[in-house]
Amino acid sequence: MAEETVTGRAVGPWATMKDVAALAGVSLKTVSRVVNNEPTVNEDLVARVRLAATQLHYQPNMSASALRRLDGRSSTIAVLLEDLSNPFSATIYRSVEEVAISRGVVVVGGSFDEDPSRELVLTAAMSRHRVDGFIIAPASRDHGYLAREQRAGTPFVFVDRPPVNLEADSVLSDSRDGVTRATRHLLRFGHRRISFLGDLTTIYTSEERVNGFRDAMREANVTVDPRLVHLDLRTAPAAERVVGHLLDSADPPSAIFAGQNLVLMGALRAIRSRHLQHRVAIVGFDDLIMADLLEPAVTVVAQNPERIAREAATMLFRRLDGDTSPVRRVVVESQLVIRGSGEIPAPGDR
Amino acid sequence: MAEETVTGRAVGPWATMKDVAALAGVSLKTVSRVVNNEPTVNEDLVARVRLAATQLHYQPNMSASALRRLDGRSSTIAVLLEDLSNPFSATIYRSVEEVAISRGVVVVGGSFDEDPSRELVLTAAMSRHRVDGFIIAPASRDHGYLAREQRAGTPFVFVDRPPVNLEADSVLSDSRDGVTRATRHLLRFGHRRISFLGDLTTIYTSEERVNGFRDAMREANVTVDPRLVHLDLRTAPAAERVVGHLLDSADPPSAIFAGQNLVLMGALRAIRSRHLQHRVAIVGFDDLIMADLLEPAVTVVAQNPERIAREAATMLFRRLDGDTSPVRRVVVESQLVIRGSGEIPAPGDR
DNA sequence: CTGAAAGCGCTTACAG
DNA sequence: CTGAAAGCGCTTACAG
Repeated sequence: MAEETVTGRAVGPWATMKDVAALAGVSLKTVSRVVNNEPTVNEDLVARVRLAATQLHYQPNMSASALRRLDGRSSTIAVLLEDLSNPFSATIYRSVEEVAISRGVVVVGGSFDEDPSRELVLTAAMSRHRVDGFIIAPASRDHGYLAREQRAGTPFVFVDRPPVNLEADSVLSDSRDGVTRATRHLLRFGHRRISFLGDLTTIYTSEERVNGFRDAMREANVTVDPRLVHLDLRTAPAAERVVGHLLDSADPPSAIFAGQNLVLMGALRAIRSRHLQHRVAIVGFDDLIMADLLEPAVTVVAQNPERIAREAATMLFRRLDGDTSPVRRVVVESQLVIRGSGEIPAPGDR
Repeated sequence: MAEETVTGRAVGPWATMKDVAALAGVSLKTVSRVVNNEPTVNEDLVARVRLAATQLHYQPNMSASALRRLDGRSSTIAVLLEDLSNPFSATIYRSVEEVAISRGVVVVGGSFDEDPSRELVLTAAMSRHRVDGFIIAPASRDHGYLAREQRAGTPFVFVDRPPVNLEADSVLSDSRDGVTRATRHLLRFGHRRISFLGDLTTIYTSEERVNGFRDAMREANVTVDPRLVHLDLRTAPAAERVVGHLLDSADPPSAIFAGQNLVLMGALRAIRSRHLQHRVAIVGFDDLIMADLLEPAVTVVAQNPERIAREAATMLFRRLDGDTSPVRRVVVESQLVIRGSGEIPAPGDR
């Protein structure tokens, strides 16, 4: 056993190939062949080695084998997202895990919290661990610094946000179109004073969502009142405050588009505390787990995180399997889920 | 650079210590000293090595250093939970990540989905990766198989569920007490026909929750009608069906305790579709993100996943730092959050 | 303070 | 089909 070696190191009872070889009465190389299921080994020896391995509870040391192996693969991938405790990131992580586990690959996760310096720290840490590939929703807006590692053979698949200054695969939602369709929906119910509430403008998807809103308004020849557009909203309380002011103002919006989950929740609270839930229309981006239980139920533009993750994981593993075809950009459709809150007509149309 | 070595292997431009040493004109050992911040190196050499490392974008290979180092530490821990896409697991993962990142440790995650065989597969995979420690919410009910690895020096901290046939640290919610307090709360509002809906009886916490319910009923000398107790409910639709039957029956419950998140959602749907939300009291276990926005808002027994995770991570790292004190079992208090749905009085008391 | 040699657990490359 | 030697990138143990 390892703890009896000459160096006297006390790493505990991890049996090594050497230990298994000694017990089975074969060479270390034969153990290696059996462990790696090489077909050329005599079946008697295979049986003896397997027995010895079982008796010693042998578990191969993957880092050691990765170190020596030509491909250097660690059977580890990194999934780095905005915040693994939020439902969107968590669902992506879990869905990637599902694809990874079926290939015996383990997933190490990380959250950027929209902090580009944390992105640098975490990607560097993953590099030191020599992960085989990355699925990443970056916080920064310049990803050129990853080019070296990419050239070294580590594939990157971007999710939710496109790569900038880097040629890499990506899987994105059709945020802009989704918001355009939702805004048209509100316009169809007679709304003209529509308020748009958005997340940090530094985030690619936030930008896309405001743009989608502006697209639909322009298309309908409705002027956007700048007082109704509020960006860089990150928390529910912040959104609640802003929406409260809007609703209490002389010329309030008749409809609201909430560009993000927490913002939607804050807006709903402001509306509810004023008992306006049946008078002011609201549509949110990203589905909420209990949206159907509210009164009225909440209409949303739902993304498809499971599908985004599955596409991304499939692309990543295809690259790891040697696919060298040109970079792809996959767009996953978002869907307007009509539930009631978005179908309240404008005052003039009632 | 690595790709120019004699073996001709094409692992890409990962610079090695040898490369840095050559560029800096020092020995490999000196590079090792600088990389590991050993204080005994001449400052001129330090500067030269750092410059060379920067020029080559050198990133140390952690698996290689772990392989040789006496402690064998990989700077990786495993966080294995029920399902990383559910809010409880996701919050635990994220909070552990926070503690880990501050120590330069990377977190690999996994979901068991209540499948004991998946637990075996994932823990074995983590062993092959030689993770330094485990934070685990097991699916199985016998953890003796982990004893060997534990003796090898890998610490285990159990969360949400206690270790069985294994001496290990654990951090648990006071589920049983929490449910007892919530049931007393319903009893205080005059309820006698209280329905209990629970998750898989194989899960430790599910068992605790029913027990907590029975404790409170016994204490109040109220006989539990077995027709009102439904266990092994896993999904919202299943719970919706069961609660529908109960509400439509001749002698329906006046109050419901939902022992789990999805079950709570199903129960709420059944109640709402019958317009009984202001007549039938309901309390759930685990907080819901929008519980305050429902009508009436939902009273719950809230756990504290952030605190559970922080305690667990702190204990794990303390063990990794050499703490050999006796095994500890930490209990984190759950809290009854009163919002309205649990304060609807029984018919006789109205 | 600096470095040459040995070795961590494994796979490669080669010989028999 | 089987094995002895070399080496992956690094740290240890030792010498100067």
